Amino acid sequence: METRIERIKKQLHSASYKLTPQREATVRVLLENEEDHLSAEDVYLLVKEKSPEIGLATVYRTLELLTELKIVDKINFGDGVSRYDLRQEGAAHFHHHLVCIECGAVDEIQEDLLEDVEAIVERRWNFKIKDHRLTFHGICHRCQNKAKEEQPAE
Amino acid sequence: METRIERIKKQLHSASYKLTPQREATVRVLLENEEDHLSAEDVYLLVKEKSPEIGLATVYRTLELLTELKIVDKINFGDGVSRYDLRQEGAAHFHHHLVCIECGAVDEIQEDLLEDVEAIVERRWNFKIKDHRLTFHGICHRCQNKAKEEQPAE
DNA sequence: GGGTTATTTATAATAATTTTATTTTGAATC
DNA sequence: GATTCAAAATAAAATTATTATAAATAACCC
Repeated sequence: METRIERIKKQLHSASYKLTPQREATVRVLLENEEDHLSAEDVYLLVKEKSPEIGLATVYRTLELLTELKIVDKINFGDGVSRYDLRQEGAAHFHHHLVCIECGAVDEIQEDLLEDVEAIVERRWNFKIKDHRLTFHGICHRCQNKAKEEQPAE
Repeated sequence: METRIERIKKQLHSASYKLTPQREATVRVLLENEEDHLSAEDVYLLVKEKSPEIGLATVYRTLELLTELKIVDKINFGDGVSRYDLRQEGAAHFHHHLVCIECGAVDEIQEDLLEDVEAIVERRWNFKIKDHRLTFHGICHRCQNKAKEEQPAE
């Protein structure tokens, strides 16, 4: 945890930004909630618990900055709010998501899986891929089990 | 064109909605601009040319309805506006997009390409896939050529 | 420690979308 | 054809997410 903060501090410095207390508090919230896909508002509320004097605009600016430095990824599942996700250290590409249309849960896929598809796209469409977004919408394993329990005979 | 309108009319009817003149005008705009990825505002302005009395809220409601019936797909490339795309007739899945980070152009990929990946995800994560969103961000063939022309020696 | 500059704060502004209250429309029935 | 009733459209206001602005503050270099 501390070492990751240190590394992020270095990343900021090498782009001549500072790790201010507000930025550090924001990064800590992201680290502590790495599993979740927090909206700016979510982050704001969590940061406020520890640092009540922070402003919402600061959180937005910090998230934007972190996005620019590729420390976090900004995603959008189509519900009108942007969500922010810490990028795995050293990950070349953005990870994928499984969005459950029953319960709304968002799970992550860290594996790339797209190497072959990207090779085809680069060749056939002559498109130089820099990043990707892949989201599957469907029914998660939890909701499938729930359905089975309710109708065991099916 | 007319047959597609007829079919959409039937789809609406089978969900007990009507193809009102406003809805028809909206659908026509979508059909006439199938290549593009129009925002609600774009659609509104185009519909207004032919039916100046239509309201923006009606366009929003119609697009929402068409999305619900899977006649159009709502997408979001992360720029704050939702865009609406007619789904290919008979297409089981949503098509993919190539977004150019240089010029902003959005090209489409109609091929599925994801069969193998989806099989892996369904098996390994036990996730029942209903739909997907795949977008590549990178540099389109046009911008690559432009760059080459400007620096022929590289 | 003082000065410069980046950063934060609070507030206002903007942009996209949704809601509400009211009116219009149109099909179905009399 | 007039009447009725529900669905749909309108206009305007409200809401939500996000960004811009200007004044205040804080960090860091010398």
